[in-house]
Amino acid sequence: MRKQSAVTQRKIETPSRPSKPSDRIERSRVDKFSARRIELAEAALETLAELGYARTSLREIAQKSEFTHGVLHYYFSDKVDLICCCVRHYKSKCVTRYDQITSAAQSRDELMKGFLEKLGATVRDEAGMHRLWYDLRSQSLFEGAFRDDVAEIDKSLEDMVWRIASRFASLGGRQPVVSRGALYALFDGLFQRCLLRHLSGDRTAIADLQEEVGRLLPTIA
Amino acid sequence: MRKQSAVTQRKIETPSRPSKPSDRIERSRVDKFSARRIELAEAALETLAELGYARTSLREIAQKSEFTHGVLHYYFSDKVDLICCCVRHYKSKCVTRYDQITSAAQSRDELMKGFLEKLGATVRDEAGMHRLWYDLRSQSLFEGAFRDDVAEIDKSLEDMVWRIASRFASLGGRQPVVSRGALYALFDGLFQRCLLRHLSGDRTAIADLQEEVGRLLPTIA
DNA sequence: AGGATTGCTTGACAAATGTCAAGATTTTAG
DNA sequence: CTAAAATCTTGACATTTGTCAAGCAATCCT
Repeated sequence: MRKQSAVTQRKIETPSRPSKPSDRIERSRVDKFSARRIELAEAALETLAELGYARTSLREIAQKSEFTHGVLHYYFSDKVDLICCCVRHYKSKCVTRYDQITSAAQSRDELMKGFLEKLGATVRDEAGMHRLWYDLRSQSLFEGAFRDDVAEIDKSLEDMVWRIASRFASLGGRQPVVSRGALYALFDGLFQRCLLRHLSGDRTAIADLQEEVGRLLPTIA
Repeated sequence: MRKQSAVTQRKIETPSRPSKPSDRIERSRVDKFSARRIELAEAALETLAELGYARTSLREIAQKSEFTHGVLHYYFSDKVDLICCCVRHYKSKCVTRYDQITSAAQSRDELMKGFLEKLGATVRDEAGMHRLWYDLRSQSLFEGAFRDDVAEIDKSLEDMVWRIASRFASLGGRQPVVSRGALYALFDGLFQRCLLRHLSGDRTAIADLQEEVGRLLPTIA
């Protein structure tokens, strides 16, 4: 009979601190385990970005990875566990996207230019991932299991937007004139709309977004 | 053998003008047909609002209606057709929500008060329908079949928000200081965030939204 | 090297799903 | 009233889905 306890428990809890002074063997095993979890989560993200939550099955995910479908239940307790892992992993790749531009820019114009460029590139090159984000956020309205992670990501994104705007403001010796929440709502709404138009084949969607943001940001920050 | 042609064709095309001077018999038959379509679409909307797009099956929908699952294929060519019908029907119930308040109000205060009240009531009483809207809008990022209808609804909502804001502005002898698109993005983003918080059990979500809007609207319009 | 642990594959299972056709039932028309 | 048309039910179908267990393969440990 297969030994279940150790593995199964690892599946359920998020791999946290090994902490015991005993050895780094356990540690490296845990690392390997969670490394593969992430690898599988990445394959899952790819599939989700392509098909959306509703149409993504475990077998499709496995096919995008180099493994077979059974392995998913070795690394994840169930589908929700997997998706949660995806959501968490997605976050880390996403919230620092504009940080370099923000901290490097030395003038309002420079920041604006870099931001708009990156913004456009994001829509163009990562439309799949972003439609997935909106999909998963909507799922969290129904599936409580996703809510905490989604709320945390939302918060991180809000912070990200705030960093950009307050940097932009401070480069002009000012402060943003709206709240963090309102600012994020505004940008998120504009971005979402642009994404929909872009995916619908609207070639001017990105330029329109850039123009709108270019007009809006100076009046706000 | 069952006669297919007439019925099947009616299924596919949206019931439009009977127009022929021949009789209103055909007309009343078409009306009856599309009336039942709407009846079924309403049952579907109820189910969708409860479970979300990903978890809603035709059999569940039928169970919420007074019919059995087979009937859905009598009135709809397939699942996508049904959902599209739902989306279209949803629209008509949704975009005039604030019109009475908007046109009745005689002062900025009155409009603001009525709007905030209705806004709160919408989140409180119709959270299910609205999470469905966000779900379906996200689906349209993947499923092209929904895109046109979703875009149209989005436009209608933008108009709705614009009507409110420009009325509010004109009651103060002004004009809104942001574009229609930005205004809608802002409100949509705030609403969406509020909805998520509200459904997560956050008791202050609605009040916070009302406060934020109460602060924001006068600076914009 | 050899036994044990871990990692992965294979195949199976029951449940659920979209779809459809045959027929029962109801409504309509002449 | 009766035949035909419209409406609805029932049961079936082929897939797909999440889940899991048994076993093969690779790795580790002593």
